[in-house]
Amino acid sequence: MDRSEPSSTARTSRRERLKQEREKRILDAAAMVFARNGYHRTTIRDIARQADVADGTIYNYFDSKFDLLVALMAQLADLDRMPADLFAARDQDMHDFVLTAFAERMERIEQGEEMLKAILPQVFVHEDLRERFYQQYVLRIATLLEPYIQGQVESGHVRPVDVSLVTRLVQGMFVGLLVLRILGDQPLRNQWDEVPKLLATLLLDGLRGEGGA
Amino acid sequence: MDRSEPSSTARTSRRERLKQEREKRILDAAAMVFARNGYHRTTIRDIARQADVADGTIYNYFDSKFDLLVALMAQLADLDRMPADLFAARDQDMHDFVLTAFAERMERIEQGEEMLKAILPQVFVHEDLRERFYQQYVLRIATLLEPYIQGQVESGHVRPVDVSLVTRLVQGMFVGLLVLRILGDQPLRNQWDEVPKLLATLLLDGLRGEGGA
Amino acid sequence: MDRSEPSSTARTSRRERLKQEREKRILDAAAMVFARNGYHRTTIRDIARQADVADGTIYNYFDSKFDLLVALMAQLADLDRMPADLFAARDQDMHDFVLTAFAERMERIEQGEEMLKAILPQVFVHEDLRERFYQQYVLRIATLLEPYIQGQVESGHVRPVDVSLVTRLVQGMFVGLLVLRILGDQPLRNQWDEVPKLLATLLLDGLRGEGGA
Amino acid sequence: MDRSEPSSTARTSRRERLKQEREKRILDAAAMVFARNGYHRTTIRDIARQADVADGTIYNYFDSKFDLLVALMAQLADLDRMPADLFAARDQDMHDFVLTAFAERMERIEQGEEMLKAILPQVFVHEDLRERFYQQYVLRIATLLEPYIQGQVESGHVRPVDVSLVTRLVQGMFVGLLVLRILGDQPLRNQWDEVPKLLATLLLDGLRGEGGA
DNA sequence: TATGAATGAGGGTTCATTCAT
DNA sequence: TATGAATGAACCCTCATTCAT
Repeated sequence: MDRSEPSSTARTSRRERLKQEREKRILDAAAMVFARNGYHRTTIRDIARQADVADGTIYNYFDSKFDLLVALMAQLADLDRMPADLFAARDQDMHDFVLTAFAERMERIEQGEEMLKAILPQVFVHEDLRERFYQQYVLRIATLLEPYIQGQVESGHVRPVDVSLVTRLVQGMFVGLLVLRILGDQPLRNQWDEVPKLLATLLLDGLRGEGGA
Repeated sequence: MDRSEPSSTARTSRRERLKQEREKRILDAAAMVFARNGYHRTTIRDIARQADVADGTIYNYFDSKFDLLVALMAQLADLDRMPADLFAARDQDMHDFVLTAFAERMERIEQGEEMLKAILPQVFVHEDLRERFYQQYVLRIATLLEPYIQGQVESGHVRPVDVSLVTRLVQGMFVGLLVLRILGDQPLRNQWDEVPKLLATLLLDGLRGEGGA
Repeated sequence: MDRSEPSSTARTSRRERLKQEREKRILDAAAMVFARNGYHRTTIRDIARQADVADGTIYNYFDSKFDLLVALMAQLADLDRMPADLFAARDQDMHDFVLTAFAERMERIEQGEEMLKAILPQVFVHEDLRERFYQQYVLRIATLLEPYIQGQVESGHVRPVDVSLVTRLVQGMFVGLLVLRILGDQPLRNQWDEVPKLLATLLLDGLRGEGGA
Repeated sequence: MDRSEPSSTARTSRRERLKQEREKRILDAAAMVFARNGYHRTTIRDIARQADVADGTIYNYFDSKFDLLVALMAQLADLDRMPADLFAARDQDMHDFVLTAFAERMERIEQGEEMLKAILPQVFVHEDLRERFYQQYVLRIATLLEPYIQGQVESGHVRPVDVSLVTRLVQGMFVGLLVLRILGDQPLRNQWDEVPKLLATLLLDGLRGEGGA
């Protein structure tokens, strides 16, 4: 489609594209080296080398080293947008929906692992990042999940639990699994794909056998 | 022979005590400022001022700034030792035991929050710390929990689940709750004490009402 | 292809030249302040100020303060390369050759005095430097001198002395004169140019008058 | 002999002796570690450990770290006092006297090697030490040697050379041999005892065989 | 007098950022 | 716009010296 555009526009857009590509290259490089060595042990030069640009060039795209983190977080937010079809599935059977939602979540975590590893340590330390992360990673799904569970409670499919707290626990679970992954827990990593099913079972039906205690 | 030299012994022990107090003061100061500002944004001078000692004094007690982190982690490990009476409670009713264990766990997290906040960001970044943290914070309880659940499975009180994975999930849950706490989640913080009960319920009986499926 | 881009080449080479000049300026500054105040009493800031650059700039050219010493030693080695025409003179009359060689040596010492003063104290202290200095300053001339004297012994122009030891003594003499110079011996400094002749006389003919004892 | 002294005096003198012993122990320790690691790389603690005293104790005997160097130099001066019997030998045959004097000199160097190694690097760097060393190590013998050679010139046993300069050269030779020794020259070290004879021969009779030119 | 912990000034080095080319 | 050298503030750590015990 670009082919049909006038040359001047094309040239501009090519430049534009080059710029965006370069920006992405820098950001990817930052994610990689941050994830590998941590934010503080990473120098601008490390990133520049990895992105194959000069040190100074990075400052044509990002205001500061910290700004790279913020940009990574934004990129993560993009990746992390809850897909529309999940909304649509809300009316399915509860178990199916929960399973789908969990599986989707686990996959996101897996995909974003590197970025998360790059960002997370700084999240604990930096007020601004912490707030963003909390809003985006914790609250976003909470606001989806909470009304859903609330509805299930009201319709009697679920015990009359403290919905807000349950939501926190589910959130916490995913955060915890992410952390365990980053910490290198091998068993978890190996069985990552089986987690959603087990999780759904536990959440909905508990550990005790159907016959119950 | 020391008995005949009470003064010398006394003097020695007073010095010894002074030294230990000072070491503790430094460590506490480190925990506080690390937790407040993060490891890298904390200078040795910050710690020294907080502990009300000279910069150099810190190096009479710790080899390096990093060594302070390691010492904090060791202190956390001490705090975190699983109490003997918990072992004793294993033969109780499952729900009671789980509840007790979870409550104990939550309390530990609460107590150690500052230290954890000081340590955690570096845990992600530093190989050595990561390993220690994983061994001590993740595996330690797993090795307690896993055989317990295994036993319950074998005795038929619990579904035939993947015990190792369930253990991971429980672990992950606590780690996640810790992280949420550190991230400043207010609802969770407010209802912290109610978490164990809810958690036990969910884990054992699931969300679905007893009428269930 | 470069031929068509004179400006680029020129620009590159100008930069290159600037860099080399700056490196030399730093090295000269280091030699000066090391010589004046000694290695340890000299700070990087002293050198930077003397070279009129920022502290950090020095580290764009040298890895460490110690590396400056090593570079100085290398520069000394360059200065100290035995000139080819001296080799050519080996077939002259022995007295003439020795005189020429000594004179050349004395001049080198004079030229390199500042660098030697900067380096020497550390040579005694630092294994690596000691080895380099020994190889370059002691052995280099020994390997030139020794076969020469050996030849003279064999041809009967010289007594059957222990050639290796004589070489050492001659070496030691130059080192000693250097040290005396550095120590500030004024009489020696004043008559520096007359040393080669006297030295040649002593070495070849001894103190005793021609009639001998 | 102390045995016959009254107890009070004896006690005092015992204390005195203890003090002197301790001072000597400290000084020896300083010489050893300075020689091994250099002045700057040696810490007061190193010396204290080697002397088996506490850090602070050293300051009861010496004003400063630098003062230890000065004391070492004084000790060297003691060792280095030209023995009276050498004076007596001045009327011997010239060759015998020179040989004796040289041998005595070489032995002094050998004995004082460690102290010299400890002191020398700082001599180049520190004005005060340099002056002391020059006076004591260079001029002292010069003032002995110079009139002697002068006398030999006047009595016709020696060519009409520049006596002052010859003296310097002889001085320089010993300094140079010391430096070569410290630099670790093995051949020289192995044949150290043969140096005086060779040196005397060279100085008096030159390299050329008796048949001469 | 001996001890050894406390002190804090000092210095080598790093690295985010700037800017001339 | 890209480059990469220059900058200099910042910081960890050392260690000579002091001093309370």
